Amino acid sequence: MSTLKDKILATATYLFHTRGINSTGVDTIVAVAGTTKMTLYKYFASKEDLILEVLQKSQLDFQTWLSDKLNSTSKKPNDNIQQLFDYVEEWVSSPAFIGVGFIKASAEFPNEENPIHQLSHQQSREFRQFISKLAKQAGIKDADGLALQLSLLFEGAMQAEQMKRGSGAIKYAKKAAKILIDGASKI
Amino acid sequence: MSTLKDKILATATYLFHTRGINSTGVDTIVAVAGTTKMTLYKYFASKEDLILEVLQKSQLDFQTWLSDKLNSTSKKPNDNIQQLFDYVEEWVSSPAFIGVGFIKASAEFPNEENPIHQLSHQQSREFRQFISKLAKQAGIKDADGLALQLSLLFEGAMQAEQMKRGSGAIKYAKKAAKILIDGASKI
DNA sequence: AAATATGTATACTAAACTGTATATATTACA
DNA sequence: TGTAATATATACAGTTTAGTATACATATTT
Repeated sequence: MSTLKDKILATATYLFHTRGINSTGVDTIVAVAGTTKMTLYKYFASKEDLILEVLQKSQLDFQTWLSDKLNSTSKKPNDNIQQLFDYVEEWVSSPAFIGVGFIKASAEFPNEENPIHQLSHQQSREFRQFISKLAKQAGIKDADGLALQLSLLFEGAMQAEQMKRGSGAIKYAKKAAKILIDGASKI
Repeated sequence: MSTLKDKILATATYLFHTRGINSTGVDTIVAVAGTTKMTLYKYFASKEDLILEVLQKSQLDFQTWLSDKLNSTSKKPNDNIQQLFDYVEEWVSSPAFIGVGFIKASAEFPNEENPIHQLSHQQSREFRQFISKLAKQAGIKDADGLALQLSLLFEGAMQAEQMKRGSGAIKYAKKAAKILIDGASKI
């Protein structure tokens, strides 16, 4: 519908990642988006609301892109878990990559009662469950255990990449993932 | 010397971790520490200065504790790399654990030109080099590669633990670390 | 006892923050 | 053309922020 709401969402996403969430005021967001506060508050009830929508959209976009990638490769579904980090690398290496929302948000809102923290936590769990599903499809016995290990590698690599763009951490995460997957497959 | 400076540092460390750095004002810090702003600004030139000192002290405390632990076990130094995650688990499981400073700080200050971000990045590099040293002592050929992988596991596990206390992520990181170390030892 | 260092109390400035009120302009549709 | 929805412009309220100025109290040391 309104392209203005999307513009605000995209601008907020970018600014939150490059300057931090708490360090980005709504005045800055509307100025960069080329609109006014009145319009922003017509689409979002509060700044917290805007943050929550930014997080939701970011994760949905990534998950959709990733699922499409995995489904498009028409090979046996067993390979999906092996290809996971290949696609993560592709995503991280693209110029559009600016970080993982739920990792940053959980750091800025550490209080476990905070809605933003809770959404971040939920997204982190959902991504782990997604990996677990891939592991189960590949016939891995301890799918949940492997998924947790791989999610640690993922979050660690994202953390490293956010600290320094082009760190190359994802390449080592990929190698480590292969070793862990092969190890879990032999049980 | 001054116990007041230490009190301010300890209070700021706690509040930064539990409420976030940007969300914690100097007024709150001095109120909780039981002193006044005039005193805080006698010991720290600015809030940024205070943040930098908090980060430095936190990392120094951890590294000192970890080195002492590793040195106290008088076995062959080859075992140190194997024991690393045992001690990390011990550290994370202690009630005093509130998170890893440089992980949180780098998320709150994403700009690579920011002094706080730069210090965080440096501390992350130093810890990775510390792991690499342990790997070299154990005679591992690709010590730097293994160190990077283990640091990803470490940061991922800390991230998970910060998101939810008692997540148990460190146990899976430990298992994954063992697999990766064994794999790297056979080359 | 006098001088010095250290901490407290409190008020202040100047800026930034979220969110709102009000009036005006623009666009779409009937 | 007239009506309704949407966006803008601008000013404002009320709070919080980092940092400073000033005056006073306390304690240690010479």
